[in-house]
Amino acid sequence: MYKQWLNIMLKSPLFYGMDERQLNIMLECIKPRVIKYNKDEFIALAGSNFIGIGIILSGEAMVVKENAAGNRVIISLLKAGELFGEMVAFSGKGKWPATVIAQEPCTVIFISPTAIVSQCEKLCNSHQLLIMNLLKILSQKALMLNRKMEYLSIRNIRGKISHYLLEQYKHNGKAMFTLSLNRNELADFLNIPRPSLSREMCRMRDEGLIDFHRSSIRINDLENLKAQVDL
Amino acid sequence: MYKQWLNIMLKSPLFYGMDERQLNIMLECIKPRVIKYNKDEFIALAGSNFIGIGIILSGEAMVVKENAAGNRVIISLLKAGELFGEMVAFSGKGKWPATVIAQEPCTVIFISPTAIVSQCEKLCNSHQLLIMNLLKILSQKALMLNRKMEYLSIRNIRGKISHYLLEQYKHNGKAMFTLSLNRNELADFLNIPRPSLSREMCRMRDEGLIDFHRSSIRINDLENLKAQVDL
DNA sequence: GACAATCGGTAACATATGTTACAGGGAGAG
DNA sequence: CTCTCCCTGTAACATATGTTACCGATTGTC
Repeated sequence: MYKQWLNIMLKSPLFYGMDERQLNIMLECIKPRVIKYNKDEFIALAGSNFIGIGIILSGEAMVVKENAAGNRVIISLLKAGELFGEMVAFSGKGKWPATVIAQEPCTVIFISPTAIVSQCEKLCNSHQLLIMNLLKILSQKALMLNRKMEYLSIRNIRGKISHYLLEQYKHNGKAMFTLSLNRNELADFLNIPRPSLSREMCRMRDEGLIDFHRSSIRINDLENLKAQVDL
Repeated sequence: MYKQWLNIMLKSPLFYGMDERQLNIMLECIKPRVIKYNKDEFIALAGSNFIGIGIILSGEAMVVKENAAGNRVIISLLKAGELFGEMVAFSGKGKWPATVIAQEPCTVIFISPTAIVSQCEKLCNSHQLLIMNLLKILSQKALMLNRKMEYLSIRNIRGKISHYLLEQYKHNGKAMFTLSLNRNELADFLNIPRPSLSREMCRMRDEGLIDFHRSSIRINDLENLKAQVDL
């Protein structure tokens, strides 16, 4: 039943570090459900009962959420091997927080949270690995959200730019480096309009803080640049 | 050794659902370290080696973080019973992401992450509960961050207010309800200055969207209010 | 009741930011 | 080369928001 999907599952971070044999034993132990969906079918419906952490085995699905205004907003796209529902699984809420819709025919495997934490009778030690992986996935998600928050909670544009450049500087270790995002992408990431980004960067150049041409950047006045970040 | 702290630990969400006896067995099993600190001592230093999830047993501590500019920013205050380091414990990073400083003499217990996931020999079933609790804590943290992000990524003040009111409305089910935050707190939560909040709320009242007096609110024009949220 | 402390509303002003439209310059295609 | 297209920078303008300061209302305390 699970055989044909083993390779895809092994690529999921949930089963990271396992080999085929271990995964097989594991699956025998927790007996997850595999369900097929047609295009445009609901894989999960926001507000309805949560049935387990999902992994897309084949096909592609879209995660959408209704905001307070009732508009559907696309949260992300899920491809084969990707995970959903991991945040809500252990939160104590029993409902899906968002809707997942099949973009094409999909196969999805659902793993019930209780199966993950309960001692399996055979005491497979992959079980322990599974829990470790899950903890790691959740931790990293939280840390990632934390980093995004840092940018969003800086109120002024100059602060955001400075924060970003300093982070890149730390990462590269040199005063001169190349941005991996173009202006459009950077503006999106910082959640500001592109012309505002350009304008502010030029002002910063005029003031001697930085120098740039296209995507190559040099930090001229490190100390002053740091002073621009002020939450 | 742990006896005098049992009551405080039982209040921690990490040990939620356990009784004194269970906790005791648990502690014998994972043997956490208890360390005392003087006022102003570092309990954890950002960048240094992570030693375990911490619980404040007595005293009060401050979590601070250096932002890109090198300024120290207060993240939160920790009181007795509260937890820190739970996000980084299983993330794969081995370093503290922030600094924790004792504000007064403190006692802290550190629980090593490996002790949590490893099968204890005595197979205590509180162990399973501990893991469940940890998963719950991390999930809720991620969901909370997610919710905050929703607010922060709305660009205009009116959108933030509308989003918040609609969320409260959903929660209460009635068009008229009471806010649990005062203006100052609400402004902080939405990351805007208080006078700007007041001003915008009054404009919304003038336009007939809402009515309010102090902390009691009535939604007059639900449809229009929804139209105000636009990400 | 008198007082202080806190909270919320208001106004006036400065300024940062959003918006729109356009122009120059590099890069790739033919 | 020459012609596009796309990425940037630039400008002008409207407007949302930040800032500061003050005032009245409410609440709690003595």
